[in-house]
Amino acid sequence: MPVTIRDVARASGVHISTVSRTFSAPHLVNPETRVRVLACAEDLGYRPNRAARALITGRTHNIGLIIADIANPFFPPLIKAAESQARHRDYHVFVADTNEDAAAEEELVHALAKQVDGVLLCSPRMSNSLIEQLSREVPLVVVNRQLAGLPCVLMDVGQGARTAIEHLAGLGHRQIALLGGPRGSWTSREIRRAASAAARTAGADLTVLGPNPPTEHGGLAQAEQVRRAGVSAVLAYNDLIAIGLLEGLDALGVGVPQEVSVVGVDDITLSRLTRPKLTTVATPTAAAGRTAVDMLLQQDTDFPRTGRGSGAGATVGVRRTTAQVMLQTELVIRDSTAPGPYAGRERPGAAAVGPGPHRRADPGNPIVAAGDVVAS
Amino acid sequence: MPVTIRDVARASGVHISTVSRTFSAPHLVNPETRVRVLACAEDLGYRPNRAARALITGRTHNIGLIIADIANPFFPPLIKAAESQARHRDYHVFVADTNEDAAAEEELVHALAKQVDGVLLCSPRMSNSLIEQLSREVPLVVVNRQLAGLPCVLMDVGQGARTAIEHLAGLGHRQIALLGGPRGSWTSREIRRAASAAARTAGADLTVLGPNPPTEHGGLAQAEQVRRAGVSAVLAYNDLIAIGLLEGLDALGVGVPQEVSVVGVDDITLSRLTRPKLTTVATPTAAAGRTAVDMLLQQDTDFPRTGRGSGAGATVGVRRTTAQVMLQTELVIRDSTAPGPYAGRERPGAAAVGPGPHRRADPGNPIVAAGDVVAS
DNA sequence: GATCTTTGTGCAAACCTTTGCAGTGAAGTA
DNA sequence: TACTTCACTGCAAAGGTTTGCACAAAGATC
Repeated sequence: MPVTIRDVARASGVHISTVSRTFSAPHLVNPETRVRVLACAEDLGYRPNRAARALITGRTHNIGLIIADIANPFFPPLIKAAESQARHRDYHVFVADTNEDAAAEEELVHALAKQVDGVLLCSPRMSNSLIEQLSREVPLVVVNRQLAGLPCVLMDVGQGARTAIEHLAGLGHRQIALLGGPRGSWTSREIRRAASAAARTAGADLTVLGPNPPTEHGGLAQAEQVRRAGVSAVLAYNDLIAIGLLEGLDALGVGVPQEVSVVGVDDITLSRLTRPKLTTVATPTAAAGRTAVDMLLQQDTDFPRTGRGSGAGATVGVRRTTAQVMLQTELVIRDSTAPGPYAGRERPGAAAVGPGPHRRADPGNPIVAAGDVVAS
Repeated sequence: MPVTIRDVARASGVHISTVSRTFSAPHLVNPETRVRVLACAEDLGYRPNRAARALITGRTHNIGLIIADIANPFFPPLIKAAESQARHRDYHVFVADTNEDAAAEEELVHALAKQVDGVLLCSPRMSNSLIEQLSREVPLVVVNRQLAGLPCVLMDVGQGARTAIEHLAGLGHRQIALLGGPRGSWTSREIRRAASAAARTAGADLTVLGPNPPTEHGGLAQAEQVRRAGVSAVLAYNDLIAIGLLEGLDALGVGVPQEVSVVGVDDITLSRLTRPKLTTVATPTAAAGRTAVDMLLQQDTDFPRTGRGSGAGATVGVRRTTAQVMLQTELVIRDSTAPGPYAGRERPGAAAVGPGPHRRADPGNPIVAAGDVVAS
């Protein structure tokens, strides 16, 4: 029942190889023949069988997208952008959800390896060494994690955290809490590192609470701790935690931003819809998805997996692109931050407050991703 | 470099067919041989090549999931559940986003057809006839759309809308607006139909505003209209519209729920996080994803696409399952609804208000999906 | 002890496509 | 005219797996 290259060949009176070439190398076939073949193919509703093609070429034209938690609102924009970008390049995308489980990640990479030309690993929880090992099995691009020797797409949350802390310090907050993210998260470590440094510089104290699951519950559960810590401002690992905290503080009768200022990270859609609207560090998730796909596909054309026709002069050994891309973040100031106890007073060693390059008042729009790529 | 069945055969001293059987029909091979082969396979890190397998069996063990908009928070839980269910059954999932575009839907079904064993069409915007036509090309299960002769997974939004209207009428609202959804949406028609009927029964007036895009902007843009319509309550096509409306009304200085009550549909996570928390009709999206995958796979085992070994007595013609499943919805009452102008007064022909079977006060948890399947 | 089952394994074709090589005829060159 | 070049097309092998059939050895039946 399914129509194959053979049917088209018969219908148009040529050999199957000519039909094949009509699709995979049109310049090799006589224009007249080509139009005839194409007409027949159209007529019969022929679509090339990608499995058969994959079998011989070694390239599936599929990529895998491994996500910690699809339901986490941080990821859908990334998935959407990646899928769209892949499709533009005639690739299809397998999406798999690991439920934040490292073992599932490994299993999925294995399962997908034979079926895809490459895998995007988003916010992986695996160990570095395991990731490196897996990268020998299938081309990998890692998002939100830095690994030497592997192509990575990173968002500069360090810069974001620094800007956020400066923002808070500038508002007169000196006791600040950081609600950390899950164990094993590169982003979390990065935020912590940058926030500590920035706090030190600004002459503020930073209390770290966590690790926390990257969900509203994570933030909700810490509300009590935050109150007890006696801080006037909080930076959260992500918006979900921040929003959970908003909830929790509200339940405790703690006013935001009057008594406590809260800053999130990610700028998920939701953060514009809470009351108060959340001040947050916007991460360019869509751009990350696009960039990651581009890097994966680029790598694939640079160093194709050996099909039958891979040239004799091909480089042996593990040659591969290891470009790392760092995407800029931006602080989006909304309504969850306000002047703190030391507002107006001189701070030890701190410069005057002013809108820095990465600080922006909320224009009410998603951030524009164009031009925010910085190769490192 | 990639290890094949042939390598395993050589290593374990058997013919490749025996290795093949070890994986695809273990009962046909001697237990001793089997363990030896499995050991070798494990050693060498053998993974069957699914493309090759697909080529001969005709089954890819992949399914396609076509989604109107991945970034719409209604869908991620569905995607997640579908992917998880599929994986349990050893299937992988292609996810594709159509941007609410009917033409893209069609193109995607075609593109995926040869590569999957079936496609889940979620909230399609295509015409019924086109869907039917496509279903002859590849097994289809449709979510959120009713088509005679095709397997469908539906959520009983009609029931939900009715309950919502009764809830509002019971609170003393007689002037109610309905913010409709996008053109071509089965759900939207269903809600409208049921809401109209319920309003009539309850002696309330229903003003329909729309169609609207299913986003917050859709709701935001209608805030002015809602105020002008002079209604005291609004039922929105979905939570995003409802939340946009909340925003818009707030900006206009209209108090929710004091002046206007608002009810949404879907119970997306977000709806628990707005201020006021949104009263909404919870739809079992995760259950829908699971069920749809089950139906697709069931259909596939019942009427397999002809591989080589499909029996001689196979039924010819378009035999297929056409079961339609209707999943229950529930009204979750939160803080965006309050007594209206006619509260306490007798309503024409209305029964006393009481918690009906599908009405529930918010326990603060995601709804439990078990047991809510009702075959029709 | 001869025949019939049963169990386990090997053989080879088939799935659909790509691609190196060879062959054809026509056009261009000497 | 004889030779080379060129554009196009056909041939057949290859890719990794499944599976109907044949075959062998062991066990069961009489």
